[in-house]
Amino acid sequence: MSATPFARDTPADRAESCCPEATAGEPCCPPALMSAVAPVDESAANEQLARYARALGHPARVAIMRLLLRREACVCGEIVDELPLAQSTVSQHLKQLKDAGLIRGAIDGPRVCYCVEPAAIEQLRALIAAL
Amino acid sequence: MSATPFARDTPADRAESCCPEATAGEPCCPPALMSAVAPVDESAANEQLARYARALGHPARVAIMRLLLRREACVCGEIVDELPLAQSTVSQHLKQLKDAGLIRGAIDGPRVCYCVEPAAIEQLRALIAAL
DNA sequence: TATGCTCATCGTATATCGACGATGAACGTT
DNA sequence: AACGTTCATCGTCGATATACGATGAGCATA
Repeated sequence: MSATPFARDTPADRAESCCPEATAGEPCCPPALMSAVAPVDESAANEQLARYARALGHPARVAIMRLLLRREACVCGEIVDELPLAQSTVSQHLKQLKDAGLIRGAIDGPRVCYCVEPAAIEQLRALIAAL
Repeated sequence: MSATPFARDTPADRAESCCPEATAGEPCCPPALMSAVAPVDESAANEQLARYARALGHPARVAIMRLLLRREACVCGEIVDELPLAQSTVSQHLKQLKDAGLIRGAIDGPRVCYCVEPAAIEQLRALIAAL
């Protein structure tokens, strides 16, 4: 019970304006505060790559990543509209992507905007390339 | 019962000499007979990428892929020796990699030599790059 | 304050994964 | 023919994934 139930997100990560359709040329999310540290030994690299790969191991999550990377969708509701899945299911997929560090969520009023974590994508590409 | 139980592999894919340590500069496996067709629409691409990613979604399978790509191991027994897992477990991981199309197995007498499917790796890199 | 919208979590059911030991098929050798 | 080696599959167990509806928290607005 230490974890507060029904908390929509950690109260720290908030954003006053996230992904307004008008500013569709600039990055939606702030510069990313140091994430996706490069693994040192091979075992750590294996686990990191496996973590990313596992997060991408479902077509719906790949589709979500595509939507976010193209910035065709950002708010959770938009993603739900694009996928033939229930809202709760999409929310769980988003949680898995977030847990893997591939995306980040920012609360914007009643909505939640999701953005890709550019450093994570970069690291994923590097891990695949270095295979 | 249509599927024959206890068949070690399809009797078609055999190799008279696979990965002898002497020829450690040439490719172990034949030219690969047309595999990893590029997906046409995005949905197919999502499923293909998810299939590859799911196969890489476990550290042991990433480690196996590394061993095979570096050609530090090829025969199943060698892979088992390199990993802290039981032989049956490694065999299942190999099966998953094979089902995903990332590797290929060639029977060499009592042993089985596994090799990466270069086209699949190429396609995986392309799918990740095109994300 | 009261209402509606948005989204995370709960609870549930089914399916798959991950691990192991045990078993047996295929092959080479004795 | 008999034996030993190598490896895939079976059977099992606990853990995790996937999907959904239901519920409620957080926020904006009426």
